[in-house]
Amino acid sequence: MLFVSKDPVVSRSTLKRLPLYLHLLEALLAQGVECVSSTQLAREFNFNPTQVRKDLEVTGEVGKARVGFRVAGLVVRIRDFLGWNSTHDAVLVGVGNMGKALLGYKDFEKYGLNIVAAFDKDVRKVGATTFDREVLPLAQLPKFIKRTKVHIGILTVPAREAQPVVDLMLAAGIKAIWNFAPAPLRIPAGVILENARLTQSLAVLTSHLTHQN
Amino acid sequence: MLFVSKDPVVSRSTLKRLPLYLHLLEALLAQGVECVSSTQLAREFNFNPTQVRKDLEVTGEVGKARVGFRVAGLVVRIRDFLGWNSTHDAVLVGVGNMGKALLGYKDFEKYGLNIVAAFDKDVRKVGATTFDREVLPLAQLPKFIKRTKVHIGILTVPAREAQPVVDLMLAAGIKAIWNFAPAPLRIPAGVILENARLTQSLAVLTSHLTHQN
DNA sequence: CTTTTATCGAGAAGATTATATCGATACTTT
DNA sequence: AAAGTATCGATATAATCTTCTCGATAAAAG
Repeated sequence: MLFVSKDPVVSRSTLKRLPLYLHLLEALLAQGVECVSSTQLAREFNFNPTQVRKDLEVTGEVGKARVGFRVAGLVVRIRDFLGWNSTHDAVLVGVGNMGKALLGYKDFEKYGLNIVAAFDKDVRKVGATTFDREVLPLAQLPKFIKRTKVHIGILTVPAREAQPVVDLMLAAGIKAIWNFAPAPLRIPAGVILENARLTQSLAVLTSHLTHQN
Repeated sequence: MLFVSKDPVVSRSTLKRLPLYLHLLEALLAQGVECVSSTQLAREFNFNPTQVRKDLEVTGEVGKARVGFRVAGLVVRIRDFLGWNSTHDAVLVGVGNMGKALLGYKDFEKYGLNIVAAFDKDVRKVGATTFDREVLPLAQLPKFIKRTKVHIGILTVPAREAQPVVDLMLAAGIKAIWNFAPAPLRIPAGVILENARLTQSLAVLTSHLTHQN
């Protein structure tokens, strides 16, 4: 259950289900529930119990026959596995609506994400503070990344500006990019790209609506 | 290439790639490019050409050997397939940071999404206008949905309020839910649920960062 | 006009992901 | 204490998704 260099043995599908389990498990923990079985978890999400066990296996937590898994143990293990027990600093570029929404999202600290600075190329936005963070001019981005050794870049700029900003980030040493811009990005192997593009999500919705008459 | 009742023969993966192709194709169209091959498209995204052809097949557009696909044809067909050439009205509940960001997202009209009203349970938010839309009290949601026959509900409320709001929406006849709340939702079969939960996306990012030492 | 080449679509093969089966185990019930 | 049962982990099977192969075809080159 390890990542072997560039080849993650844990599938993206599993990775996306882990936070779902975690949220539920934290609620159970708060209620004082001590153990939970894969059967119960599966029922909550309409998953298959075997799938749940396979997913949880990656965390290293082992269950007991006829009893299930320790809720507290799972919570810690999942959070550890996802890296949510340590802090990940990030810079955000593009203080538009989406950028502001992310800057204002308090819960990120629960997931170890710490947006340390925001940048914008629009001089009118620079200088103002948005949710306790000063907005810096884009020109200062490379220096800032190098100085603070921040690893994550959050991209909330319009489509046409996405690639140039990414290139700045990459040159300065960013290791992972969380992309909210509706643009395909070119990034070298080794850098992690996670797209959170609304249009992809929307496509699933509208196409289903369209085709069910 | 049809949806047969509850069983979509087009995979979610394909559905999520179609908007990527579309964005690029629209750029090509603007540049006056007439034809494009699966090979070229594949190179742009680091996909496999066969996969691109399989994806495009669902739209009904057929290519020509040695030539490729008509860009203009693909653009129309993909947009048709995704339902982005018609208008889908939606209501949004939860005028927090994320809700405001979505209300302010101008590009939705390009995708046929039209947020007709916003609701919030916080009386202090009610009455104000956010991006040209008045914020209405949550109590009016059911009546509004029934009267306007809106099909899509966008959920941008805190986790604990998610399920109750969903229940209101379902009772009033909502057919599809776009969920941004970090909560697992219980919805009956037949209703479309698309999760756009930030934490799932974040999990992929932070876990990769964590496990690559 | 013939050969070469790039690309298509269809179908086969391969890889990945999800589900089913089953012996072992730990708790409950009788 | 023995029998019954729910659940585990391991392994096998099934389903899905991706990639490869190949004959057909349309344009370009010779």
